[in-house]
Amino acid sequence: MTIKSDSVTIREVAQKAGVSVATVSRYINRNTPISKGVAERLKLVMTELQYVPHAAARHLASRKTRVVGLLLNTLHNDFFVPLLNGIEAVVREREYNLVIATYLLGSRDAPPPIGPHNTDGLLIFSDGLSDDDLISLNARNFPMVLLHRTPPDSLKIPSIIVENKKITFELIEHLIKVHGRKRIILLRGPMHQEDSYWRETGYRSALEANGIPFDEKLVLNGDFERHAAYKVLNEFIAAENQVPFDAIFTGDDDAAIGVLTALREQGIRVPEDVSVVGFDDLGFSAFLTPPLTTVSAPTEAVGRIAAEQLFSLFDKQYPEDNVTLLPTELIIRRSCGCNT
Amino acid sequence: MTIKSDSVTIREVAQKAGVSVATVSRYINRNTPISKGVAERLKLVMTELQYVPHAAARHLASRKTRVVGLLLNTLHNDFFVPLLNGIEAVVREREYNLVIATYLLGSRDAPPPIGPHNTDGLLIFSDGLSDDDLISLNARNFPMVLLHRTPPDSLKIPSIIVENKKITFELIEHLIKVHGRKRIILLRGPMHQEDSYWRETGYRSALEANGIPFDEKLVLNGDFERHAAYKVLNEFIAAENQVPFDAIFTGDDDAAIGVLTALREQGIRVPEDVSVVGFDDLGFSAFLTPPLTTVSAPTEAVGRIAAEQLFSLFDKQYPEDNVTLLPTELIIRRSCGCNT
DNA sequence: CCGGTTACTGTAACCAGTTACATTTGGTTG
DNA sequence: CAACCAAATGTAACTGGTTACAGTAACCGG
Repeated sequence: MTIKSDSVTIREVAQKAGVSVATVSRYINRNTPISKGVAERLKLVMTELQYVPHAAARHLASRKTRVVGLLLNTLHNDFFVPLLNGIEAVVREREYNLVIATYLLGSRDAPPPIGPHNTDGLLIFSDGLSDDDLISLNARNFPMVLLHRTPPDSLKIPSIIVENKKITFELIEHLIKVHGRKRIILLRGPMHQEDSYWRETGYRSALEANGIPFDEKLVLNGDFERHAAYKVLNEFIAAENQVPFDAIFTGDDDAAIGVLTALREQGIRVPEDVSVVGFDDLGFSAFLTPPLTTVSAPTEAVGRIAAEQLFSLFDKQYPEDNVTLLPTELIIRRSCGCNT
Repeated sequence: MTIKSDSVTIREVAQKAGVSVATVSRYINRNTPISKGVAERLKLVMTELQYVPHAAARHLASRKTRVVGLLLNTLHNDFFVPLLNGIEAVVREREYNLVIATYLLGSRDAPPPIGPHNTDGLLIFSDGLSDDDLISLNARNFPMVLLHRTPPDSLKIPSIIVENKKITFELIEHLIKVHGRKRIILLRGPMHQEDSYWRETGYRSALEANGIPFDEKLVLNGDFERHAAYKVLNEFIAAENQVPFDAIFTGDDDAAIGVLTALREQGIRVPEDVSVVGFDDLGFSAFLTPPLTTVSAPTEAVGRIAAEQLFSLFDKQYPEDNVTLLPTELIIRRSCGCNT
């Protein structure tokens, strides 16, 4: 067994091994040389007593929590599986713990559930923290890394993002040039989310480059989430007396599921009647009906690199580049109309 | 701003407000009446100083961490999204924090990353903890709830499971009776995993009930995971000179993705040549190519109920039923051969 | 007007570690 | 062999809260 009995303290270990608590502490933390004999004795005593250091006491005394926090808006999206995997692998390797919290802008009465008081650093995938929050945390040298978000001007917070605009441009242009689509719905992601913003920008510039006027009516809020996408598309279709679109950029692959559901229920064929394209290339996307044309994003790498950069900050090593931009790639499958 | 400045302690708050630290503590914890004037003054001072209690100090003194731990083997599975959602919703509502850790049986040198030393209770979705570990923790009255796993004999650890055997029986019998399948591959889940065990049991009894001999050669290790499933099925097909099966029960829906990939690459048609059925009914399963016949499992409810029961344990309220069995339901789609 | 509550507040011990500083020991050097 | 140094270890202050216990003031019924 490896699980401590509640009451075993460092003092009991010290007494039983015939050394001082300081020596035990040093042995645990391996930060000062310990004579070999003592080390062996301690090892024995500790397993015998099933001693496990009390985390809170260590945190209090050392001023380090050995915990990294991941702040999210929501985790209603399969997108988070690869992200979490990337983060968790690094955190575990460092023998840290990972706390996950969701936090929404607007619940300003309560302080964020994670922060300097209970973590050593934060991975922030959330627009829940305002720029002011970031500035304040940054001013106190609190280590943070932003995911899918760039820091406010002048702040040197490392940031991991993926290429959105250019690839979305290509994606939309593919719909226009290859499939002759002209009435392309955009399912926008969450407000103030940067991926959402740049994808919209890419969408607009592709329309413009191809002489298609931008139509506000074709922009819906899909929220990067299957249920929201399903709902908003259904409502849109119900409000029109015919189907005034020939393609849908769903914003992300999770929303694509909602879109495909809605279209199927309406008897609208994909890709014959309507082309559908997504973003992220989640694990299932190649196997949707029809296989989804999308953009592959290195989500696991985003998680991994973000966590690694956070640990670099713990060691006071700052990354040379403030913003890490990871490449994305067009994945053509059938839902756009190709490969039929 | 809601984020504390590093150095602000309860003593500073107390001094500035002209009261003792005990009063401040009582105000924070709202466990003793405080006169109205003092309370208002404290509120003001605390926001002014941006005071946030130091978590470790509270934990140390109060012997409570306000953290629940979730122990997993891995999170390489979209299955964890609804599970996490269920758990996180409850944990947040209680204003606790959620720590996620992966832990594998076999890495016995190190103590588990989460346990009594840094959490108030554990949600265990893992065969990483041995029965001995459970017994030891239970002996110390450490609150735990098991997910998809029943407690060792005689232990009263609450446990949330889903119905596997009966529904798998129905699923396999559907393949046999409706689609005339006889050579049905079973992709087993992880060893010692209970879902895996009961699904196999249901599989075997369905074969037996229909007079089909059990063939060990048709049982592969898919590990409830798309990559493992992909690999093992490819190897199996490569090793045979023809395709000696007419159906595959993939074990779970995540593995089904790997299976569909492998079959497609081999040019084997689903469901014409081979029926494929899964388990869990994940969000994407209705939209695979072809739509996946599967079993819907209330995964989010599992997470929610488990978390709720854990909190009941904190209040020393034991659930009447040791084991909560949640119902599952057959979801017939196209991958088995129906609805074509 | 007095004893007994009730409501609120203060003092100080305590939680279980870490670490600055002091001390001991053994080895090395001139 | 004295002087010095490095390695290993001990002492005790310190981290920032909680809470048992004690104390005070206001109120209440008789």
